[in-house]
Amino acid sequence: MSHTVGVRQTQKLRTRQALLDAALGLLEHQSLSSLGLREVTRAAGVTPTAFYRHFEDTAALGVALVEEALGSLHGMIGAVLAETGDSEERLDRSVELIMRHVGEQPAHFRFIAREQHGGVGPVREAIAAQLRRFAEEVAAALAEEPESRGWSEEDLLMLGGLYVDHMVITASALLDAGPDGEREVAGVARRRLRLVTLGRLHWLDDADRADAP
Amino acid sequence: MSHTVGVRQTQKLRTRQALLDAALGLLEHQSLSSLGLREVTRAAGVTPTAFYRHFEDTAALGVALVEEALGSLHGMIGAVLAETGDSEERLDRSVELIMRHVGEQPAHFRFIAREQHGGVGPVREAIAAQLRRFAEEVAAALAEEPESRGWSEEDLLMLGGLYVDHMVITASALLDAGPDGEREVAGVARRRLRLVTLGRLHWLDDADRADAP
DNA sequence: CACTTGAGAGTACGACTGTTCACTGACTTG
DNA sequence: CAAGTCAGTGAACAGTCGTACTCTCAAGTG
Repeated sequence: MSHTVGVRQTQKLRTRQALLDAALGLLEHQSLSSLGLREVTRAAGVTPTAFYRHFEDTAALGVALVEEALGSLHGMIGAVLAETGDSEERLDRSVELIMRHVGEQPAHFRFIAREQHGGVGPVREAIAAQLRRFAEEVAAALAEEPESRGWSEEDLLMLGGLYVDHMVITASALLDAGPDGEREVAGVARRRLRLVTLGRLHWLDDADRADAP
Repeated sequence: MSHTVGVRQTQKLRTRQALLDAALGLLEHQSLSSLGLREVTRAAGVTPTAFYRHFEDTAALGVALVEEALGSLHGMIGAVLAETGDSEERLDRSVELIMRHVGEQPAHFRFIAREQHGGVGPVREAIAAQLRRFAEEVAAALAEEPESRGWSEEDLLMLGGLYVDHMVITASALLDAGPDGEREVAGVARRRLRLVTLGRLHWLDDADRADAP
């Protein structure tokens, strides 16, 4: 009860992280469903059997990678949206935020984009759950703004999801474009966001049509 | 020169199609980079060596599947957009068009969504090329409309890409939702499209900011 | 201090992979 | 009708895979 962490558990976590890092590196050029257990352990410098001490499956490892990639991003978008400034400034800040994160951890974002619709069920579900949380957070942040007066909760969630989907698309496009095409992709992303924001401002101009199915 | 097709080549095409069909079936629950050559031939009812008579790689088979899935869709979107009717009607028609195609050939769309960012380079590039063509076609169709007066070609392409990306997202969401959640997904897709269209109508309201990088 | 725990090593297993080679036999061609 | 083409067969190759064992020996425990 008194020990800080324990030398033993520290080493175990170190190996676990080595497995995660090795897997992330290998996943840059292939997808999770083709990632071999032995392949990961070879790259991590441990024996295949050691893998089982940390993960049951490569699928379980994938779920852990989802947590590592997206877990620390929560609250960040809400914080950016909560900052003051005109809508054009906030729009630029949002795109810059994505560019910075993608630039700092490209492998994580590539993994998310690749496995969002990939062949491993549990991983797909883990990513979907995280993105849904993001959409809810964005919707909550948007609800605080005066522009959202009169919006239904359902429509706010729709808009939040729209923003989140575009962040994923933008991140993926940035990775595909490489350093050279970054500026162009960022420009398109900004204009897309501006167009969506314009639509948002005129969403309640006419109440001409009911949405009940 | 006189023969219609030749019994021999007919049979060859039949086997080729059997390989494509078998692969598409297997790809419903895994991704292309983990698809084995033997696995495909086993499902198609031929020997592994016969595979090489039709494709060099499983990657080449993937590229052929992209062509099969998207090749026949060109021109369709432009046709829908070219029809008359108010914007709300056309919006409904677009969503219905997606729903119908996804319902008819779910495996094809699942494959496209999965491999769009998948681990096989040539297939990714083939899909990207096809989607770029779609975006250009949509942009060309939009350019014909009076609402596009004053739009730059660059902005039209941005908007076309936005619509195409949302079609892919909607198709993927429909597949994930299953028959039960179809109505809800379609409703969200319609509202998203409506919001984008609203933004489009107010895009040129103020010329307040230059886009030069 | 003796005793337990558990992360990782080492070995071995059967199953499966992509690719090669020589082959058959139905179709095509001159 | 004879000669040639070629889609598909069947056997064999060297690898890789996931998993089940036993074993070791440093860290934690009372």
